[in-house]
Amino acid sequence: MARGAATEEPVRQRLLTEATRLFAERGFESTSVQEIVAAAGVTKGAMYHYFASKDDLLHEIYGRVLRMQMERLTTFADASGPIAERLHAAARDVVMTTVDNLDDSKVFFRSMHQLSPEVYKIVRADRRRYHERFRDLVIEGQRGGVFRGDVPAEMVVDFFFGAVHHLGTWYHPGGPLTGPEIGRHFADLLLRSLAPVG
Amino acid sequence: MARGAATEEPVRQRLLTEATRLFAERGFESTSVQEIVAAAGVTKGAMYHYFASKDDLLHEIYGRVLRMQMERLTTFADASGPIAERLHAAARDVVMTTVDNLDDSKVFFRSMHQLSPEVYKIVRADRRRYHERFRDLVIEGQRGGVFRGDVPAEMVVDFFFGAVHHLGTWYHPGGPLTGPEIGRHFADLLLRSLAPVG
Amino acid sequence: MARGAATEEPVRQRLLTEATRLFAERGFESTSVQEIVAAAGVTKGAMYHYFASKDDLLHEIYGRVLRMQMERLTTFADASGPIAERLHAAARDVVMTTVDNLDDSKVFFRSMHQLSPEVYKIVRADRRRYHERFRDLVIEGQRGGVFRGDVPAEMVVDFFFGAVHHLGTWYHPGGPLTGPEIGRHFADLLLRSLAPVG
Amino acid sequence: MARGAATEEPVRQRLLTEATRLFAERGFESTSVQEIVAAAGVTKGAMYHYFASKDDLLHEIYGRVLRMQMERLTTFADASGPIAERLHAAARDVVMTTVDNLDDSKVFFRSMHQLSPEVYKIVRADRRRYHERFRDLVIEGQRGGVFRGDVPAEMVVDFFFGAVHHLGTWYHPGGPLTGPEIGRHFADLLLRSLAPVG
DNA sequence: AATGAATGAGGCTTCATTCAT
DNA sequence: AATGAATGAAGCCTCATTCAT
Repeated sequence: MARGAATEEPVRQRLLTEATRLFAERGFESTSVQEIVAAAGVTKGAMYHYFASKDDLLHEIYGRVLRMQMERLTTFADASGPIAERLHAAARDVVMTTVDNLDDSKVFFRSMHQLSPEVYKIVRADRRRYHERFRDLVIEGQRGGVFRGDVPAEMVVDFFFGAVHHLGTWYHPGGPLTGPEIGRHFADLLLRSLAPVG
Repeated sequence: MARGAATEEPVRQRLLTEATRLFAERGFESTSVQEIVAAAGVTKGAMYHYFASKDDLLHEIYGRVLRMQMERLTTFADASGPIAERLHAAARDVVMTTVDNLDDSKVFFRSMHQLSPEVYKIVRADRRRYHERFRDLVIEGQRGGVFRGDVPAEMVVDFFFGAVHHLGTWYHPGGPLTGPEIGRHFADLLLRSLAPVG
Repeated sequence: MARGAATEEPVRQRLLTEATRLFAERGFESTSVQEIVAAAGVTKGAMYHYFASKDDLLHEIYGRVLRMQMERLTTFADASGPIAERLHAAARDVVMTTVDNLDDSKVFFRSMHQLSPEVYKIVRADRRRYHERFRDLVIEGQRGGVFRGDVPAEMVVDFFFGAVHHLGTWYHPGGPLTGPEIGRHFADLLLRSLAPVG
Repeated sequence: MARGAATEEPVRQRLLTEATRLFAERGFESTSVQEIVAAAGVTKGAMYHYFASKDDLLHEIYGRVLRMQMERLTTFADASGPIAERLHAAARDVVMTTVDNLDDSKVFFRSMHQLSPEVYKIVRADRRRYHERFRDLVIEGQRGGVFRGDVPAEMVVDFFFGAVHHLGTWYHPGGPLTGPEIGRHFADLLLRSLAPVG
């Protein structure tokens, strides 16, 4: 007997997708387990079969996002070519990826402090490694004299990612700018602000 | 006549202060009314005498922050002097003010979406007016040829305020940089990224 | 200095009137003291100056109604004339009075069981005396052979007053029947059902 | 397999029974959910598993009563036999049923106005249909010349059901009259008051 | 005669989670 | 792999009443 395609999609995946959407829409605390399972078309029992708790669901979402972002950054950072080009490409990519997965991004920055202390620590550590890899690109450029050296690299990264994280607040598909456009602009702004003094 | 200072402070003010601190620390949804009134040393009944609801408390916090920020921005924007200096001063000030009132800032960006739809609309509108005033400074500079014109002013503002809002995530008093230092750096980064070509 | 007429009306009276209206509209338990004082245009302190409690307010309403009904019944019952005429007149009058003071009637039968046990007892006793006076009219007619004797007088009174109390449920001013019309019909129905067997 | 009968009865049914008893005893507003679940021997969570709200509980009680009464009325009204006999039987039956389920009746007329506006409307509509079926019997008799025609049928029904609804106020099992006796008397009173002149 | 801030108890409801099946 | 009844703790809010002024 052939089953419907919708039902075919693994339950676990459906739960993650719907949870992400709902957490992005109304926040972790304001989303009930009941709403999640209803949206995924299963019962609570099913959810607790795949996930240890509501917290665990959030943890899994974080894991997925972190793995993907780190992978992409590594690809761009480890490529060949001038440092300015590599940083530009990496910056542009993280913006486009964020725009393409806006729900993930919203959940990430709105609900991070709802994680349990232990999980929170793990996520922070993963996130720090990501930031450090990005910062190293800035430092590389500063050492090579391609970027100005009178600004703390760490702070520049926080500055830039603040702008990236905030995309979820104002970007809407169908707005005046597309993801790639914003990506190019953001990368331009970053690179220009790092340009050495004339 | 004069009694203990802590007890002297009006109940309403004490409630606002403690609520801000707690919302910043653990989020709006994860803070119970019971915790707020306990921290303020009053009973629930007292809180509901001054505020219509937990939501209303949050709304009042927003009102206070918005009024203060708009006031300061207006002062810097309407001052005399070259546009680049005025924008630099305004940018520097908003960073310093944010750092000095980090709890306000944390609450603002973490809990905004927990407001009721009606109140949310009002706050968004207030916030938009603030952004527009800031954006007008950028446009003024672009028209005058002081800033490069090939980047959307609106987006630049979103870029910059993303960085500002994100301060609550990584800034800690006693860290390597002081508020004024970060303020100068952020303003520098903004101005440089707007510097005209060649 | 001439004060407004509305303000001129005694506070106590205004409180009773508004309380009656609100209790009739939404019931005793669902009406808050705050709503009553707001409707009367005074503050809680004023209410507690005139009445010992919310219960006391209800008690006063009952007292007023009971006194008036007993007075009117006595007038009709003690008049001269044939018993059938006196009962008819009394029955007609209680219907018209009920219709004219529908709020009083609604409060009476909807909120009686919200009185404190002690007050409840007093009201029941008063009410019983009223019923007994009415019942005595029926008995008088039965003894005189004017009314059929094969039906318990007590029950006839309960039967009739059930119909009267229920007026608040269906009667609306401006409906197909006026108060006097309903009064005549109800009295007719009562008298006919008591007519001796042909 | 068979355990204690009390525990055996389904939770949902037990909740309805106890709620009916308590609402009849002290009114809807004065009965707390805590009291209901305690009487039924379950927890609040269990109640909210079966009923959406305290209001919903009341609504279900109304539904049960309305369905039963309509069913019985239809049986008597649609039977064969002279109209006078059918009306007498229906009137007698509603009295006996009311006496047998006095709690239902008390709840019905004391707490109806505590329903939410939407549910209230539904219940009123159901109730109206019941009244109309009863009224049609009166009209049938009037058209056939068996009942006097100079009295509005609608009002007669309101008159009679006022008396029926009021039973909960004065009837007590073990009193001087039994349910069937009151049923016969009430039906007699109704039929006599409708007897044609001469 | 009247105010209004403050109390404290209690009300309805929501929710993550468990467990027998 | 999945159900769904049931739990129990906690959450937000309402309210009659008091009291210093």
